[in-house]
Amino acid sequence: MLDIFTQRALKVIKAIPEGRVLTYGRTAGLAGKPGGARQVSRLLHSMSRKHDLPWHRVINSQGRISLKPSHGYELQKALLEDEGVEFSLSGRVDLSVYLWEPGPFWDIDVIGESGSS
DNA sequence: CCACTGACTACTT
DNA sequence: CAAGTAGCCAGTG
Repeated sequence: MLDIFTQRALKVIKAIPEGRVLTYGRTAGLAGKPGGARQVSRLLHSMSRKHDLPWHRVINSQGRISLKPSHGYELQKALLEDEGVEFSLSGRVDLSVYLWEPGPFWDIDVIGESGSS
């Protein structure tokens, strides 16, 4: 049984469309925990593999990739560019263009747990 | 329980 | 825009 925060975060991350990105903080907020950006990063670390998450679509509030060069940075950048996301010369993404925001009809419905006993 | 660490953020220089 | 500082939350030893 996962925490509500985790479930919602996973759902939000999975819902990010191609060619769009979300910041850690925004994701945490949508999941119900403003300021829980670090927890989101932790989730990507531990759940991305298992839950097949589009972890590369999550970047920091500066529109930058938080990973260190030759340590994931290159991969994430490549994956995003492959989806049509453009990077500035300073290696940043224009959040005013690529930041994804769930519409007002986006319902953070975590009912997926109804089958637990 | 305390101390340390981290794929974070916001503010100030 | 880069660098330093403080606040933040949760996992780990």
